[in-house]
Amino acid sequence: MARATAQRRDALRKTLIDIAETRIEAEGIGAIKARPLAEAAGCSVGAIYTVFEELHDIVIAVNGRTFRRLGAKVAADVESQTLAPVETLIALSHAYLHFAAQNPRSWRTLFDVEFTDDMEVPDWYLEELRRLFDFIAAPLRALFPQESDDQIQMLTRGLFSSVHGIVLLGLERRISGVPLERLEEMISLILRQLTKQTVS
Amino acid sequence: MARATAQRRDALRKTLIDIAETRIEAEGIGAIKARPLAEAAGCSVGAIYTVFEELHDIVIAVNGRTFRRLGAKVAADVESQTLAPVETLIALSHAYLHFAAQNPRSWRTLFDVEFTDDMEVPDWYLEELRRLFDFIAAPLRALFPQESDDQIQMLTRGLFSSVHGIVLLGLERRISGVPLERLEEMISLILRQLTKQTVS
DNA sequence: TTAGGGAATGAACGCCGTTCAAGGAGACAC
DNA sequence: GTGTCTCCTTGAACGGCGTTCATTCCCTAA
Repeated sequence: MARATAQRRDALRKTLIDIAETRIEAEGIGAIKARPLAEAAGCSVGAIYTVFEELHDIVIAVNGRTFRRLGAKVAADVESQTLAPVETLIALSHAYLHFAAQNPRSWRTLFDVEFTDDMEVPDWYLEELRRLFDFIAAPLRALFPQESDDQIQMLTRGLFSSVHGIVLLGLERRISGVPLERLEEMISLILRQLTKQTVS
Repeated sequence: MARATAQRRDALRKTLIDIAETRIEAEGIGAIKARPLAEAAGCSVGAIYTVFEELHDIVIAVNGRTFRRLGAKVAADVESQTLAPVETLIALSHAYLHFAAQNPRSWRTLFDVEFTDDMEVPDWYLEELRRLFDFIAAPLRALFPQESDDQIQMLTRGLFSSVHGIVLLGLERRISGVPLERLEEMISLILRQLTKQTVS
């Protein structure tokens, strides 16, 4: 019986995450409400709290899925071809841009959960982030073999943050309406400039 | 009488924005609640809705102030000294970083209001953004006199977005705890690299 | 003094996340 | 079959939210 209960709970958990995933992409994080979610899942409101501590944890679970999808997409786009280091970096960034553009609400939700001081960052987040960083660090090491690990790490994070910033402000149209192709160009321009070898 | 009423409304408006500004910096956007705000301002809940359409508009008004403070700070830091173009860009970015670090919650709130399709972006936002862009474009034009205006604009926006991304992810510690000095270094590193002249 | 009218009020409304007393379902003994 | 014990599920209820609007208040002018 204990077994049956656990299975039922797991099934409910999955159902709820499935529904939340669909709704987040369709309407954004604001669409995650206890009562509609319960109705869609065919359970009571209280049942939600038997498989999640807070409603918010469902969003975090969806974010886990989104982040993994992002990692897989980036990996697929880059590993499918062998490119020069700079082109690899550009391909990585374009993959990131396209994922964000194709899953705007899910992607936005990734950054809607604040990491406060008391709660520790989830493991899946750190792991997936490391995976993304590794994708970036490899071409950088090939480009700058003379630089220290520390410097490479700094460049990796700086580069990731830069591309993230371009995608973020670009897609939110905070910088006036820049079409997707222009964002691609912008990323390419910045990355080529960032990876130039000789000193001014 | 009509005059007296208008004055009272303006005073209330200012009081509410003052209180909201303090609370946003102290506790974040979540601290903006109708009832506590009314009590602090010494007015009724209903009175808020005589000077603002929605509660959210108070946050937008505070954002206007924050954005202007940011512009003033950046201008002050850069205009106080004459620097080489690259150093100007670095100084601009460091001013941006420091403003964000010193006013983390107000700065965060700046980006918590979504710009949806139907509502148009406020004028003060576009104007202040243009001001920031002009600060960046000038040194870029000095550095790359041969580039077209279009290219300079692209670089300007790309560069702004990049620095914004570094500040954002750095301060939110999404990228593990990077201290402020390391963020300064990261920005300098990225900007020097971004402004190198010769081609790889 | 009082009648009229625009402005301020705060109880009330509908919605939210979350809880927990109450009821239900299943296992076992007799 | 029936009673009992245990564990699980349920949804009404709670406190708090933004927002509204019937009511009250107050000032002006006759």
